Amino acid sequence: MANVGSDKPNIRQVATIAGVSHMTVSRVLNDHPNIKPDTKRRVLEAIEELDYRPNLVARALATQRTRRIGVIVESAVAHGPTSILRAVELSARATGYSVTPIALHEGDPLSPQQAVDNLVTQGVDALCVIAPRSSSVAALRRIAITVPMLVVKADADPTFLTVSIDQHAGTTSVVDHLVALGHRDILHLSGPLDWLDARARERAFHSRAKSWGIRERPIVVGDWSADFAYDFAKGLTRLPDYTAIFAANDDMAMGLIHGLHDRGFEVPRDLSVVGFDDIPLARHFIPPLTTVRQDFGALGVAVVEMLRAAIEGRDIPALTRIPTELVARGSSAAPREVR
Amino acid sequence: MANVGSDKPNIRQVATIAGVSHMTVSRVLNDHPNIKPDTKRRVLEAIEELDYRPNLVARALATQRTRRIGVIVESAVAHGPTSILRAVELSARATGYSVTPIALHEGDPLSPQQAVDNLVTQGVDALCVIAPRSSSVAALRRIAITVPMLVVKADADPTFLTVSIDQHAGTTSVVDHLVALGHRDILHLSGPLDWLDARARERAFHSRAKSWGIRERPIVVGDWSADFAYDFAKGLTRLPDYTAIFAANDDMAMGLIHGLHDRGFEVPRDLSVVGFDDIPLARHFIPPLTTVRQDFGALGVAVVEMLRAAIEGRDIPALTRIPTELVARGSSAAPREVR
DNA sequence: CTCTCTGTTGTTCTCGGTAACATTCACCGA
DNA sequence: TCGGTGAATGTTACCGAGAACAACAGAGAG
Repeated sequence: MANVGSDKPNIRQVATIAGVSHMTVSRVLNDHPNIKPDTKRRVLEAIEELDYRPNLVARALATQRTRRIGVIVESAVAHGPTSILRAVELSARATGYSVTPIALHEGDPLSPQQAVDNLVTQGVDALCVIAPRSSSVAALRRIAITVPMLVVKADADPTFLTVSIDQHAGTTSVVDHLVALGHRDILHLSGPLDWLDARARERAFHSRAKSWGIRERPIVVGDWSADFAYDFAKGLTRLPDYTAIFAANDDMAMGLIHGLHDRGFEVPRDLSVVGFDDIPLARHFIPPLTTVRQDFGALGVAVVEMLRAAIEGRDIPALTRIPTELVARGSSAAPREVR
Repeated sequence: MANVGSDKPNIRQVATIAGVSHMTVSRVLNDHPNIKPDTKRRVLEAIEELDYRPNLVARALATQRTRRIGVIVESAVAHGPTSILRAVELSARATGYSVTPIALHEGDPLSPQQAVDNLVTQGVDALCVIAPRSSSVAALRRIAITVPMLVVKADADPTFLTVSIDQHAGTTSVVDHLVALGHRDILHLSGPLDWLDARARERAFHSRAKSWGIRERPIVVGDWSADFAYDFAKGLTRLPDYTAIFAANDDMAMGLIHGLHDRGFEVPRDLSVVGFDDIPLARHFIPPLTTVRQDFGALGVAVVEMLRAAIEGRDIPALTRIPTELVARGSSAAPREVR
């Protein structure tokens, strides 16, 4: 703190005070071996005296490493992507990295390619794409990229590094839960099928439904929004054949419950509803929502770990699959009659 | 795209190809006047041919400007802060800046000072603090800072730049709305009073309640969470004196509605409930929630504008106050009896 | 006693831009 | 005709670090 008022000190000023060359200071900063303890002490004292901080921009230029990870978030409104971004930021910071996010909005002027470009030009060491659409992934697959790129998606991919939430297991647990309650006819209200997550949940739903031998019925494709789900439910003219609805996210589940309520149907008496995400409000829906919890924290850690391995040239860990957990609450119950 | 496979081109390679000095290329890149059109054309062709992008890290080192804004977000879970961060990122990007966020978590190892330190060391040109506690602001006030710092808070502040959501007007509109419906006894369920936003809403509530001459009653201090509000409502032993509750955010409003419901009270018949934030789900609560909408997009624009002015040494615009809008929905109605 | 070897430190160059100043040349008025 | 002026461009230094290589001392080996 002896330096108040003057310009930011640089490594050579530290060197002068410590009576060494700037390289010795650099070595101390980077924990090189073969520094005499006494020299190191003098350097550290000089650093202290000047309240010196290394200039990370200069270091980045010299090392060609910024220690920054670019994160592209599609659909940054939703709970999932937001939580993942936060988790990635947290775990990046814990390992000395920082994060530069770009949120792609609906009808954004920015294409995924431009977002990548933007971040690469800024010199990020690696890229992470959260909650992508398949069209984006296809676009990304085509662009030659000079930094490691990780996509958070359900399946492994030869083109990218991947970390995934186990959508399949999560969805399976939903179907199993409903079947165990006695449901034999379930409607799936999916997200837009261009979204990888929506597609993964839809596939897993069909596959599990089939293996239980329950009726195949067309899904309804939503848009992730509660509004859509509300309109759908409100538009029902009579109590449907199916006895349960599996919504691909909690927002739509909430819209469903609201729409069914306004239509005069009661959840779960007339119809069970299950969501996906376990947003903090899920347990305060009326009735509280049965849903699937995802461990975003673990996902953030896995993302950063994998990217660091790629950046630093270490062995890249195998595909990590983050587990999910079904949280059964009041919105699901036995069907009105067991057929 | 002629450059696939080789190393990234730099400004001198472009210069060689264009047959000029690297400074001429630099001038073209930065739109300097006094470049012969023909020269400019040749340079641009060379840039095209090599698919050259300026190295922003090197530029940052030379200019001492990173064109990055550090954003510190307290309580990154909530809808408001998250939306603000996104809005700031969007509007920063639109003007050639990027954003480095740091989310402070509950019981975070990182103090506000350390977060500032972290970002300043990374060389951000400016800092923005979102949704702070008063303790954080006090801490920030004490640290000498070398870059412009903006705090998103209700009141102007001599120490920082400020942009604010008009908490006062928002809260006033809530009280007026309830009074207009006939309510004369309103409970305020506030956020933790260490939070500036909570404090601002609480103050505005009291002030407006007083000016209407309605009964002064102690507030209940919550923690922003639906869980807390649920427990509070569930714990009511009988229908209270007050006829309406103004919750300081939508999450708590939702918890209230849920808790009242479980307690056997009906909203708005027995009690009106109003929130603050207008989260996307608010209109799908049962009943749909009366709440206050805030224009986060405008806030993001104002934040970036003000910070850019500060960074680039232009005149700093006056305190911007972002307007709010009451959205009346089904959770508020006339009280059970007008006393 | 000299020759490695190794631990320790210093010198110089580089990263890829921009700033500051220098140079060249054409054109203009005295 | 000559000096001044300004447009157009070049040369060199610099931002603040790290890499590569050089230098030098003392220890142990032959």
